[in-house]
Amino acid sequence: MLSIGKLSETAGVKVPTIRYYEQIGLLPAAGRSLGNQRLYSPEAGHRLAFIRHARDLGFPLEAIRDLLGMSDQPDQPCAAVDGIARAQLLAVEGRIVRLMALKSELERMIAQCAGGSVADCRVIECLGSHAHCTTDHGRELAEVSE
Amino acid sequence: MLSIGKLSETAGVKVPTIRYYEQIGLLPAAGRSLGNQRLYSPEAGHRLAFIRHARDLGFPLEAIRDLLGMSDQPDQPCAAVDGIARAQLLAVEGRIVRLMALKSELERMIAQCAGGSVADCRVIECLGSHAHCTTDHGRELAEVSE
DNA sequence: ATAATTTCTCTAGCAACTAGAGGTTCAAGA
DNA sequence: TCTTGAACCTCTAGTTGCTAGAGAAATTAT
Repeated sequence: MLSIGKLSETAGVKVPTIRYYEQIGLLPAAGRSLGNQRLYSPEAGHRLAFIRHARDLGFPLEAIRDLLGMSDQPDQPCAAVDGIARAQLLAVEGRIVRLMALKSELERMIAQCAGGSVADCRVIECLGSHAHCTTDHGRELAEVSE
Repeated sequence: MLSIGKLSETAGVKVPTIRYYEQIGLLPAAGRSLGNQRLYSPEAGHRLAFIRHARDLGFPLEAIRDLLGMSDQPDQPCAAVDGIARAQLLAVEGRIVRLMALKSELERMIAQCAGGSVADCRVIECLGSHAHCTTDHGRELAEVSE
C-alpha cells in the first residue's frame, strides 16, 4: 500500500490533484490508515496513470470519466471509446487550424513594425481595426490562454 | 451616445462581457443616464473593438491591459508593444507544436483500433500505459480543454 | 397607459486545478 | 522513549475569462 505522497511520485500527479480527483469522483475514495491517512493499492496507481496519460493527451476530465467507465466493462464494444478518441482528435485538429491562422496574422503584424514610436506602431494599429487583417479570423480563433 | 446593448451589437462583444471588462478596469467606468444606465461614446467603441480583436488573436487580458496602456502614450517607443506581440507569437507557435504531437499520437491510437470489444481496445490500452507511445509527450502537451 | 424589452446589481458557476491556513500523524534520530 | 520535522489531514479561496440567473428598475413601442 502506498501513501498519497508515494503515489504522487510514481504517477507524476501532484498530491492536491489526487485529492481533487477523489473529490470529484474520478478516483474512488481511498482506504484510510488508523490515523486517517489515505492508502492506495497498485491498482489505484494504474487508474491514476490512465488519467494522467489521458490528460496529457488533452482529454477533458468528463471524457476521461466516460473512458474509465467503459474500461470497467470490458465486454462492451469499443465503438464508444473510439468515438471519444475521434472527438478529441477533431478538437485538436480544429485547434491547430485556428492557431495557424493566428500565427500568420501575428507574424504579419510583427513584420510590419518598423520599430518607431507607439504613435505609428503597426501592431497597435492592426489590433485597433480588423480591416487590416488578411485572414477572416472570427470569434472562435481565440482561447490560446496559455 | 450608445446604450450598452447597441455597443454590444456594433463591437460584437456580449453585454455581460462589457460590464465585466469595466469591472476589472479594462474599460473605464461608463457615464450614466439619468436612470443609471451606461452610455458610451464612439471612442469607447474603438477601445472595445481593440480589446475584442486582441482577444480574437489570443492575447490574455493582462497583455491587452498593457497594450492599451501603451497605446495611450503614443510618444513612447514601440519596442514593448512589439515584445508583447512576439511573446504571443511564441506562445502560439509552442502550442501548435504540442498539438501536432498530440494529433499524431491520437491518430496512431485510433488507427490501431480494430473495432472489437473494450477488452482488447487499443485506445484504452494505449491510454493505460505511456509505454505504447512513440512521441515523448510530457505534462505540458495538454491544455486542449476547448 | 400598458406591455415588452433592456438595463441594473449581485451572486454563483464553469474547468482543472493551485495555494494557503491551521491542525494531526508518521518516521527517524538522540 | 522522546522529539523533531516532514508529510498528511480538512477546508476555504483564488486563478482566467467569462456566462447564467434572480429580482428590480428604466426605457421603448404600441
